[in-house]
Amino acid sequence: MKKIDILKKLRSSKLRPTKQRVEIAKFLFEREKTFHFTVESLNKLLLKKSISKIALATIYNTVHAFKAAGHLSEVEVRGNKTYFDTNVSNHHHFYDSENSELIDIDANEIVIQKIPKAPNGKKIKNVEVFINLKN
Amino acid sequence: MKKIDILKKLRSSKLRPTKQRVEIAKFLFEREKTFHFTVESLNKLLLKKSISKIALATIYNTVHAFKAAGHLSEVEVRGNKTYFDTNVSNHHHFYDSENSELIDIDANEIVIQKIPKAPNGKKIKNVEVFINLKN
DNA sequence: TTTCACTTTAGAATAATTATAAACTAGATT
DNA sequence: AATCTAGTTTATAATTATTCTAAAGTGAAA
Ligand SMILES: [Mn+2]
Ligand SMILES: [Mn+2]
Ligand SMILES: [Zn+2]
Ligand SMILES: [Zn+2]
Repeated sequence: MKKIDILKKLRSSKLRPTKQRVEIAKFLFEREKTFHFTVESLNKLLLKKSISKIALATIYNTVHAFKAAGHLSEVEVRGNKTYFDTNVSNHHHFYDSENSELIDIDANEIVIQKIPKAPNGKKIKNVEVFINLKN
Repeated sequence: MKKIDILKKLRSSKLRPTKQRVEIAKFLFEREKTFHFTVESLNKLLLKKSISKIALATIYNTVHAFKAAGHLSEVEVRGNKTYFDTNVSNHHHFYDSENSELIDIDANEIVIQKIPKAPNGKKIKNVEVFINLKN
């Protein structure tokens, strides 16, 4: 992913490309594979990688703006912290509770044969499958 | 469910049947249908229903003991609060984000045809399906 | 009854997140 | 280029959910 794409992500998230936001965006989006993280883990990784330390509030704000713009998704994981995901396509997860690790499962790797119909006036928005792992 | 069963649940959770715990247990387990709740919602409902007010710490402790004993399960729901479930069998959920409501789906109402194999040395513990609803 | 380990409880402590408001800055305007 | 201003960053406070603490209370065994 090129710098121009980082700027696009920022602009489409209604964020001016400041030093901090570009650093966060590059860290999140300039990678091959999906990245699952919490604000805490992201903060720690940014501290190691970055020259300047970025305030937690800035990380929260930026991550939430990316989420609102659809550049990040939120994943439900057991525990009290909020997990984010750079993979915003419809997909599923393995969850390894030993080390609280999420692993992507491509949507076409799971086929559901039978599914109940939505209650009363409701419709199905999407289906998420979690495969919990053990050793 | 009879009173004797309530006492069994308490004893098997290594809890003495005190006034508070019996009240909580009866409220949770003497019902026909699954009950999904947070500690906060349970507390509010107990305040309405009960004569005496039970300390939050007691509710937390009791709910956690029931969970540890396998009489309650925890459900992952978007948001920061922890959701509990009186249905401890293997089952799935509709999630209606409009009103943060969970609806049970019996395990045999969902059939998965294709599923990826677990990574490296891991095994599949269980599979949870969430069907998110919209209007 | 007396005893004592177990309980309850109010309040303090912790952890994640959000709000605040003062200092700072990107980028538009002159 | 200097000025202006809306948007931004930051430290810190506030909030929320949960857990801890330690003092006062209680069930039931002896
Ligand atoms: Mn969670
Ligand atoms: Mn949750
Ligand atoms: Zn993912
Ligand atoms: Zn359920």
